[in-house]
Amino acid sequence: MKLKNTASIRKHLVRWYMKHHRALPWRETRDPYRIWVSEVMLQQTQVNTVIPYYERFLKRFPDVNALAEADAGDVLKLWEGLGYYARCRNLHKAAGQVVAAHGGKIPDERTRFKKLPGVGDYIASAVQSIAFSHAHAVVDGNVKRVLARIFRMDAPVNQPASYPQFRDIAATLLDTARPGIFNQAVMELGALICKPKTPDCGNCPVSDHCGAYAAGVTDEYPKRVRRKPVPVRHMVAGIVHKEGRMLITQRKAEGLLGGLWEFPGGEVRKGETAEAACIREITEQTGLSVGIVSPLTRVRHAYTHFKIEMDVFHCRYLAGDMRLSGPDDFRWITPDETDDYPFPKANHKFIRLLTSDKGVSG
DNA sequence: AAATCGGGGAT
DNA sequence: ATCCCAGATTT
Repeated sequence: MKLKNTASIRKHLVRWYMKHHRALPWRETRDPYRIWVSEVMLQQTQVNTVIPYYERFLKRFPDVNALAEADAGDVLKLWEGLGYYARCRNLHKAAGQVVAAHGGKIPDERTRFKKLPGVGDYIASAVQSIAFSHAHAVVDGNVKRVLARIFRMDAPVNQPASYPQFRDIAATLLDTARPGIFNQAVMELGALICKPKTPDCGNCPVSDHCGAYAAGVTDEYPKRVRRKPVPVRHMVAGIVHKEGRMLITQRKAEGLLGGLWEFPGGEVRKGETAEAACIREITEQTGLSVGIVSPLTRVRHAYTHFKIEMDVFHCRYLAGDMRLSGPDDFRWITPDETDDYPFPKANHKFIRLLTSDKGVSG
């Protein structure tokens, strides 16, 4: 790999970072545990979204031992709303492994650290470079965009086949004398200057070395392949009332929204009414006989690969004993107890309507 | 290689 | 609406 002006690019990036970087909570420490938690939370999640979660999480679980000893449900409740809940499950599991297999000390060697669940190429390099000053280059969305513009790379940033190219160029460009600062500098440039749309090239410390800028084609980089439109699914959920309480079920630990609690329901089949689907799904999953009382609302929500339109009904328990099929667990709760369980955002969109005076008795 | 996995911010 | 985000894991 032969790149031009690498020394000058490094120097200008680091100098710019020293002067212009944002003060962020995880930049006030070299504690590998805190760096690690921040990187997990920041995965596919913007800085401003993470900050309050990060502060709460570190206050509650200040070190890896505290996290390892914590109840998985308590950890998930702190993660509620942040999304990608497998990150939470993996981080908790990994903390247990650090305590059990590494004496509570986070491995300061990339290969061993990367064996932990949820630690991939990016997080391994980020933690090892920022916390331990080990010379590993990170490749995230910011890095790919910055490199694509500087070097006019035509490899689509959202194709796995492009990854080795970005990885190798990032490794070549890395400032091995201060890898943590350099990695953060490239990412910070991507976040503040080399933005996806309308990059602020007038304030860019490396515009003199940018191939896309020189050619006046920054808006053509990075290259990207379009992904297909997402389908819309028609879903239902039921608030099953019984003796002043409501039924919630816990989703299976794996898969979409794993481990979260929800008001039971499912997908409406072709040719089926929402009401019939609501009764059918609840009966299938719980064995209970229920009836529709009244419609509550319709909520819309977008996931990465599909959207949902969900009809929500007040239902009444009619008969039967609980025989769970699908969910991992269930509870009969009062309206104020919804605060004690982590729910998906789609549920929160109607939970706020469940004040104690709007329910039905029976 | 493609699909899965959330939710919010920016445009 | 669409893209994007300090990606990892499974299929």
